[in-house]
Amino acid sequence: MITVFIADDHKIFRDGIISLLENEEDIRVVGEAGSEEELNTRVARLQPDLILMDISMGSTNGIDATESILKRFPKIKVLALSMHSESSYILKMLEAGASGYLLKDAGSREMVAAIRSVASGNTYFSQQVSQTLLHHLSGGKKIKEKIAGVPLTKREIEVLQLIAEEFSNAEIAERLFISIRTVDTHRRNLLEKLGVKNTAGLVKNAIRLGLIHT
Amino acid sequence: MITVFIADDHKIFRDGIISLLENEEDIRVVGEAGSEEELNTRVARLQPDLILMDISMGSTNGIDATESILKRFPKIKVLALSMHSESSYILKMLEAGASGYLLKDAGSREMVAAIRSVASGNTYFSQQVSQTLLHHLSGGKKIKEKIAGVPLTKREIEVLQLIAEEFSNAEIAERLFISIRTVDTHRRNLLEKLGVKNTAGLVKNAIRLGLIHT
DNA sequence: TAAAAAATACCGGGAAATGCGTATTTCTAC
DNA sequence: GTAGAAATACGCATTTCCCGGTATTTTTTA
Repeated sequence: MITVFIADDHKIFRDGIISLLENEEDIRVVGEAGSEEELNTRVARLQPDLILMDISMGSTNGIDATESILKRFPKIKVLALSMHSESSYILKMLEAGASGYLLKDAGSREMVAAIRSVASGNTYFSQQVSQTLLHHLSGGKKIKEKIAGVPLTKREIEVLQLIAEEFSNAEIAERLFISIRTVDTHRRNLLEKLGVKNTAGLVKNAIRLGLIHT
Repeated sequence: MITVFIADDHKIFRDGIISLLENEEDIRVVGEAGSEEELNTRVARLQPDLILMDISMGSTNGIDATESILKRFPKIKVLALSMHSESSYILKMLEAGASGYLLKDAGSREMVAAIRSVASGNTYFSQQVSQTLLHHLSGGKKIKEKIAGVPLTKREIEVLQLIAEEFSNAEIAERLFISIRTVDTHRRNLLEKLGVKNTAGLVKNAIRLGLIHT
């Protein structure tokens, strides 16, 4: 019997998952949480086999929550559940110790299969996630995010993230140990590649790409 | 028998709702859609009593989809489903013709009650949504969004939205028929009230407030 | 190994944003 | 009717961003 705990800030979603898993004889939902506070107190008490963890739990970051939980309960498995298929989200979640990453595009059958796989000690990734990972793992290739067919370079992504974190060009130059003029150039390339007019457009794309959260 | 159609881009979510509604004798899920294309073609064929409409369907805007559907099938009821409780989302959805607005915070019982209410010709709003509406409807009061305890004025919100839409101060001034200096001032006030350093911070808040979508 | 891509960096200039301050008029709520 | 909030607007200055162009070096790829 696999004991499952559901962490997601939307009660409708949790209720739906609970209802779905009621049909599975080898899976039992032992608890749920809509906030990190509930997550921490209830998981400590319930010690589930597996946590189904939404990575964007309202104001709480599922990535940090995962790291925190696994530090205290290393035997618990975490299966990430997300709408985000961008590699930055995936990698962060894996670094935090998650054993799987499931996209919300997946159907209930796939979710059940993922739960069983992860609970039995394997990893599980949605197909799209697997492809992203394979591409990343094959020889340590650079992450390249494709936007409108034009890839962003690793450095451009770094600059984009810092712009979205409200750093000025001068501050970015200092942090990356490069010239302001170089930051200028990256910034310009970003504007062109992303087809946006200014910083506002850049920030929107940074959020879309999962580089920062709102 | 109430025939229900589910529009949400996350299959796990749809599966969950379907599973939940299987327990209701007077409600039958006749279809589902993960995209606007599917929504349009299947709703035309199935003619459900009610559509449970997620207002952020990936790249599709549930608000526009609602308006479009109701223009063609005015008898169908739309119950909006959203994580967003900000008044801008609510009002837009109502203007599009939705008969109800349910937050994803709601549990399954409330969802079922909402479906029955809307299907029988009433409106239904989550409690938080009701309060927002009451406040707005009571004598045409201005919308004030509270951030960190300091409310933004109506004009500030307008300016914030246009900033996030990549307009320059000059362009905003032209659109709002005011001086650039005035835009300056609003912009300055926004920076201070929101406690952010620059445009990047403003855009993040615009997204948080639901003024724009990523 | 050669070519392509990426990273780095500069020139010059103007537009736009930020930041310090000020003020008056209009609107709203009591 | 009055006080306070909101909207409007200005002075001035500095900093930052955007944009036209250029180039070399380093790294990656085929």
